[in-house]
Amino acid sequence: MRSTLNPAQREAVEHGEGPLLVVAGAGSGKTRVLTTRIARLIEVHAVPAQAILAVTFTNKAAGEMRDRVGRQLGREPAGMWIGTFHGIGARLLRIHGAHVGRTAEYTIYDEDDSLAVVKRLMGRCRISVKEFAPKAINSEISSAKNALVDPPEYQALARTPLAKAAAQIYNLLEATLRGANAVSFDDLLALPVRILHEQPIVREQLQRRFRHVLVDEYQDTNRAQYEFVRLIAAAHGNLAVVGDDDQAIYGWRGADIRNILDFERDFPSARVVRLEENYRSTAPILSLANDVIVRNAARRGKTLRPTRTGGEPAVLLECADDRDEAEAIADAVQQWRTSRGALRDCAVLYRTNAQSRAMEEAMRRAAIPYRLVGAVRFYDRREIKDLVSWLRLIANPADDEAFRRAVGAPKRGVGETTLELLGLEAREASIPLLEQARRIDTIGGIRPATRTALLDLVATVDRVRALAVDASVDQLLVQLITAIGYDNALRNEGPEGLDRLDNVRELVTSAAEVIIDDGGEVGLRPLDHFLQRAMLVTGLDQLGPEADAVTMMTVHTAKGLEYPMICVTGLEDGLFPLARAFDDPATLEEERRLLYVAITRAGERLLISWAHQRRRNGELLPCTRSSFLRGLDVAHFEKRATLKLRGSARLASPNASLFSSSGSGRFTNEDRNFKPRLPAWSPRSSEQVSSFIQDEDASQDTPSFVAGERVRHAKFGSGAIAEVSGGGKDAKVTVDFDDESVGRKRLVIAFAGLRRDFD
DNA sequence: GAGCATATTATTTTT
DNA sequence: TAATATGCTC
Repeated sequence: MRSTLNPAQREAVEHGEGPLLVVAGAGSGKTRVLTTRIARLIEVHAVPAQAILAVTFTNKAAGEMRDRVGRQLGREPAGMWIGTFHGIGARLLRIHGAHVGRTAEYTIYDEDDSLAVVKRLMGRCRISVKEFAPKAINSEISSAKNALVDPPEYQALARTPLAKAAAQIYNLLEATLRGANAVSFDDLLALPVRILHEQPIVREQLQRRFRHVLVDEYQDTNRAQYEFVRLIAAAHGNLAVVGDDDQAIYGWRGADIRNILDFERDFPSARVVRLEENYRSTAPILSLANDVIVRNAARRGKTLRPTRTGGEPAVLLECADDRDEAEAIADAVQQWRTSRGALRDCAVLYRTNAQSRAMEEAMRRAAIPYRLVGAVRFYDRREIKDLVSWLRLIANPADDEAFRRAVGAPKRGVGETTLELLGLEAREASIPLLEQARRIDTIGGIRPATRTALLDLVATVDRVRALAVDASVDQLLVQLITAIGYDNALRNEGPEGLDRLDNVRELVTSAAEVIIDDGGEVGLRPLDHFLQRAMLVTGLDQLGPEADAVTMMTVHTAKGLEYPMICVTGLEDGLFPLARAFDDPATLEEERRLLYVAITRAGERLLISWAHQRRRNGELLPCTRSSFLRGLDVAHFEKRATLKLRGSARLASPNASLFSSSGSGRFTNEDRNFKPRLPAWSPRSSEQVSSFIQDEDASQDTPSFVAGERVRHAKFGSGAIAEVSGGGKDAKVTVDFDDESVGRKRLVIAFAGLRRDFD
């Protein structure tokens, strides 16, 4: 890492008070600018750490930033608030939730919970789920919240039948959430903004406290996030935002690219600094990226300048079908491994998660360890959701969605009919389901066994809740699991149940490692901290650098990351860009930015692939090359075709390396003198498949930490690995931390967020 | 009330 | 294709 800043970086770092916009191109060192700026504020300008509020897009980015600031400072920036908008919103709600009818013990409804409520409310309003998809209604409401439109206003604006239906549900949903002392995901942004708007005392208090606000990925902020930042920074104007309009890829989630395009209009005294020097990618890769993005109209306009010299051209790979594509990429990765080294330096990116399957199979066949990011979160597994629901109910007895799930985990003879009855009575009495269950005897027509089961549940919640005041979450979990017999229920499910039991063990272990966050403004129970984290972690946050494995993820997930070798797959019209983007130029530009993001992740080697046929929705569809690849300067890439597409080895020798610069197998004049025959898709012979089958555990998340290695933990600091145990998702390490007050700790790799310590 | 078989229908991206 | 929804049986 360079030790000095370039002039533009220095300008951004040394800018004193007042609004600052850093337009930071991909790979231009923006994280460095942010962390150095924070460290400098603290060190040079004597700004107390607790006066700093820094917002990032992911928890992972937040953790890294805190780490780096700490390293530059030589100490923890104690009291500094750093996190995602959602995380920070959640924290503010713990403190100030009373203004919107929530207590400090409120729980967070995930997407499934919200959807379930919407469905139930639709039933109650006699709105047909056939006519309006609950998902559509839910997403209407979600958009409204992100745009800070409240139910009355939404109702007034509703024109379409869908919007009118949604308006009705929106209104009821708010009451339901409040009654459950719960908030939806979007509320984590919308409610804090409402409080800031309506409560001058709170607003002024926060303005006084956070004298410097810094925002990363500003181009992806939506209305609520914009307003949040604006309200806090309004008093002093010490707002530093960093972003890149060319990397705005969250329009579908309500992000408004105008936030960054109009920054100077919103903050007329703003200083604007542009970082256009790229330290990540070689010149050919950067040129290709520029070729792509220059075709967009809605942009500030900038051209990244390479600082790296040399570099090989990118490869544009033409494949027969998705399977062929996956195998070719596995080959390319293999080749990288033999010629250059680490698998952890490679990433495969795709537009949609559905594409991961073919890639996984190919990697498995080629015995290449891989790591899939984002597809299935740990907390989304059935057994984990079951137990988390119990914990939610224990934390917040009004959490009706948690009650509904807990009541069937494990099965205890309480079904739809009973719940229906219970729900009806509870609504009548305006009490939570759990309270209604406590008074089950006031309801007739329920079987004795069901009564007992419900009262049993209530007793368990009461008992564990009493412990929750000061017990650690793992203790609570152990108590709970025994009380409800969850372990035995899983054991009775057979082999799959035993796997699930392993996950439960992992949950318990990870619960033992909950660290109470700093700040200390609210005396929260460990349980509340644990649940908040559980609801807000993403797949990306669980990604550690542990394994020497190829990383596979969507382009969205890859935002902010970099890899020496990147494969971007599925460059076909209808997939990348997605079909629906063709209707709307703005959406199409967003898709193009997405490709730009993908390309600019690459440091040294870039492979872009497309296939003539692809299985989608169970159907084999013919595909054509993405229009995004049209008009690119041929000097910046080379065209290749897979063996399968070439059929016989007529055009190139079979052993021609994908990346050899000898030019064999290179096509300069595509499509004209090259007419691929479309080979019928043929499955591999079964013997070929079976010979590649490998241990499943070895395929994902294989820890490559070894004893003796130095690692870094966000809270415990640096240490040395004493022992590695377990495999796959259960892999654990024992670490001797340098800090003697911390000492030896056993950590689950998937949760610990360990980083290799390079210092 | 729960489990199983069949039918249906959807796929964009994520805090 | 695969996940989910519905309907049917015990």
